[in-house]
Amino acid sequence: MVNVKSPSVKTQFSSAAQDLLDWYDKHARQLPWRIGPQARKNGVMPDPYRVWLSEIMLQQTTVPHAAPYFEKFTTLWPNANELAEAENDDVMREWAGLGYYARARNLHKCAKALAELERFPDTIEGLLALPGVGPYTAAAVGAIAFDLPIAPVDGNVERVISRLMTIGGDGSATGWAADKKEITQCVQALVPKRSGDFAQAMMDLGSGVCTPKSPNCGQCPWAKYCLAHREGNMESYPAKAKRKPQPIRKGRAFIVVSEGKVLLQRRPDKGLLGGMLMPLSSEWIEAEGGTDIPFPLEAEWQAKGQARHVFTHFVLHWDVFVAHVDARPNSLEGDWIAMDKVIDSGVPTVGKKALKLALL
DNA sequence: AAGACGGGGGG
DNA sequence: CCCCCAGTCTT
Repeated sequence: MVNVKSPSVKTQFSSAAQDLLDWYDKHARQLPWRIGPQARKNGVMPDPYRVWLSEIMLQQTTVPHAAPYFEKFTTLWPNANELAEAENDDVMREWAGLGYYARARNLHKCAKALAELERFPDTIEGLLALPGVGPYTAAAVGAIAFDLPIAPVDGNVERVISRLMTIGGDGSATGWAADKKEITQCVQALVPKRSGDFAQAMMDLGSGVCTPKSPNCGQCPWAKYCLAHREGNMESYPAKAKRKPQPIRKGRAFIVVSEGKVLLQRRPDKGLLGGMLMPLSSEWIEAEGGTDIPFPLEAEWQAKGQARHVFTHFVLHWDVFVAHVDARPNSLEGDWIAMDKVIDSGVPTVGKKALKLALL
C-alpha cells in the first residue's frame, strides 16, 4: 500500500503531475467538446452542458465513435433547455448506433432536470444526483467544467495508475476491489491545481500512450516514474478480467414491406434496446438445435440469410425473412417507414443489419 | 458483488 | 478470432 501522505511521495507526485501537464500542454488532443490548455490558462472554461453531454456519450464509447454524435446533438440541441424540450423519439433516433440506450433515456431525463435548475450543478454531490451520472462522470464534469480538485477514474486512469504504481497486476493478492480503491487514492493524491487539464491529460495519456497493448513508453512523460516500465512488465497491469463465454440466442426477423414502406415497432422502455425502433422479431431464445418459429402473418416469406450480432452478454443469430404484402395488415401496429429511408431512420445497429439483408 | 446493458476498433 | 474497452443502474 502506497503511503500517499509521506513527504517523499508527495514530492514525487507533485513533480509527476507537473510533467504530465507539461506534456499535455504540447500534445493535447483537439476534441469538439474540449477547451485546449492554452485557452484554459487564459481563463476560458467549457460549457458544462457540452462537457456533460460528451462524458455521457464517452461512457464505454471511443472518441471517434462519439464525436459525430456530439456534433449532431449540439447542432440540434445547443443547450439543456433545448434538449429538455425535444421529443423523446427524436433523442432516441439520434442516439441510434451509439449503444447502451439507457444512456439516451437518462440523458433526456437529465436535461429536463437541468432545465428546472437555476444553474448547472457544480458540486460532486449535485452532479451525482443527476440521472445517468455516476462517480466517473461526476468527477469528470466536476474537474473539466469547474476545476473541482478531483480525479475521474475510468478504465484509462485505472490502467495508467496501475502501471505507474504496480497496483493490481496479474496475481494481485488483495483483489481488484481493494486495488481499485488504492488506485483511486493514488490518482487523487496526484491532482494538481489545474485539475481539469490533469483529468483530460490522463485520458489522453491512457488513450494514446499508455495503451492496453504495446504502450508507447518512449513518448510517456511518466516513463521515468513508472514502476511497471522499470519491471519491463507493462502489459501485466492491470490484471485482465476473466471473461465468460457468451451463449448464443436464436430468433427470426420479420421485415414486412407494403406500398414501399417497412414496418418498425418501438421496444418497451426497459431492457435490451429499450425505447428503440426495430423491425418485427420473434423472441431471442437460447436453443440447442434448430428453431421452429411461427411467422406473424400469412405471406410469402423469403429467407434472406442470417444477421449476427454480439451483445454484451450473448451472441444473436438472427434469421432474416422478408414479405411484400399488398395491404398493411390490420393486426400489426407500428410505424411504416419508406424503404429508402428505413436503414437510417434511427434503428440500432443490430436492426440495421437485418434490414440491409432484407432490402439491399 | 454480480449481472444487464451496444458497439466498434485493434492485433 | 480474441482482446480491449472514456460506466451506470438494478438486483
